[in-house]
Amino acid sequence: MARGKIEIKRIENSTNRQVTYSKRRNGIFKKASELTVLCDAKVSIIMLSSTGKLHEYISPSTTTKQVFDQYQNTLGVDLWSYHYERMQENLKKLKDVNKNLRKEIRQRMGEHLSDLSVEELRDLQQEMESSLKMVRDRKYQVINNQIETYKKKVRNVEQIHRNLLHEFDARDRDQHYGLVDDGGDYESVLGFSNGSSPVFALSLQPNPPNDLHSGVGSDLTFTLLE
Amino acid sequence: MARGKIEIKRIENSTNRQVTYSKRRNGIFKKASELTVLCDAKVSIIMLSSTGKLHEYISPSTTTKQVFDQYQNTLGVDLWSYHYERMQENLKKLKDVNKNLRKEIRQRMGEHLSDLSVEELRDLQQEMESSLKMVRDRKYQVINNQIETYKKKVRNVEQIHRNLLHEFDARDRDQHYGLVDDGGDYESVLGFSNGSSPVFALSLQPNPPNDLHSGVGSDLTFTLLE
DNA sequence: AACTATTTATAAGA
DNA sequence: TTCTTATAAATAGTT
Repeated sequence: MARGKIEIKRIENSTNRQVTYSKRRNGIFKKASELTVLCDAKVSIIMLSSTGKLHEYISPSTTTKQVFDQYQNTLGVDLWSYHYERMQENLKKLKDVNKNLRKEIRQRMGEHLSDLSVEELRDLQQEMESSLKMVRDRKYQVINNQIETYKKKVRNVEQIHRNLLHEFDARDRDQHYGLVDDGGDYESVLGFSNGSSPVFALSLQPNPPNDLHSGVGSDLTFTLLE
Repeated sequence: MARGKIEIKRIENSTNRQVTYSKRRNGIFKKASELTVLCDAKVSIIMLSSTGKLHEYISPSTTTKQVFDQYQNTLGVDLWSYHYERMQENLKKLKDVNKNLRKEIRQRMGEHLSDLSVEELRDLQQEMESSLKMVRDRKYQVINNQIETYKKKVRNVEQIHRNLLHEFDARDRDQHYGLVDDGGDYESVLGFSNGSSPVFALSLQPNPPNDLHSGVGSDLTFTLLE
């Protein structure tokens, strides 16, 4: 448009293209700002250059989001309906799954049985009996594991106790020769962190110390005390 | 920019403003299309006039949505984050709920029991026993209902049978006086839609007709035949 | 980035 | 709205 007319087609020289892009971009933005003022309009321009750069013009009285919301309202389109619909579908599927899970669990909790036939009830009952057996078996397995662990600990303590009695007898005999100790060694042999427990109270206590008993329920206690 | 310079400020005359808007809008759109071709760029222009009308330019090689997605990616903003985030939250909640439901249901099916303590196993077992009892009770209730219904039907058929025998005897006596019937009345009295069943085969059949037996499982059959 | 010859856009009028 | 046209503004090619 100066120093010679140009054809409107892609400028092959990259540098020229860049320069022209920059000049004309400014020209358009200037025109847009003039239009904004002269005509009390709102203009949003987004430009993406061939080099991937982004330039934007937006009228001072508004924001890009506002213009875009207006655009969507006016044209009655929702440009994010793709995202939106996919998420909606996802939600619906999850809700269905949720509903079915709730139904199944309710039936397994003995509710909502009224629409089940005798065959379905019989199948459900059999499944639940087999599941119940698994739970019961697992419970006994856990209990047995804990009993075994406990027995080992008891045997261990009994062994320590015998050793102590043995040592005590030995010291008792030594005492006749004038040897006396402050008792600190007893605790270290037992390995108790609670140094205040009298060593020989162990065999007299009706209940084992707490740390040996943790994780075992009251129904187990009776078994353990036999 | 012709016939006199103008000041860049709002055009107070409404008609002039409209005309100028129209002219300059076309000018800008033309410039935009030239830029698109010359510089291989992508341009999106949205204009909102003071009268609320919307005009749009978009480079032929793209769409408004594409430009806008690019805009959001480049600037790192998400202008629909409001919708989006609310849906994301919703999805997450549902997924969590589903996860918990699945876990619970698996435990009730005798799986994934390894991280339950003895107390939890005991509670689960008790719950399942009570639920199982409800299922069992419900099953027997349904069975009993069906037995009652069946017994009523049987009593009904027996009554009809007795009536027929009675009537038959009466007719048998009548026959000595020359009265004969084609037997069609028997079927209508019984109310069977299947007219091919011989009326007197009823009391001899080991199994009841199918329509009286539907919905009752094989474990019920034995009870019914007692 | 600045210059400027020339093209293009457009304000005002019809 | 569109056409016309004098003139302002934009800008292609050059420095």
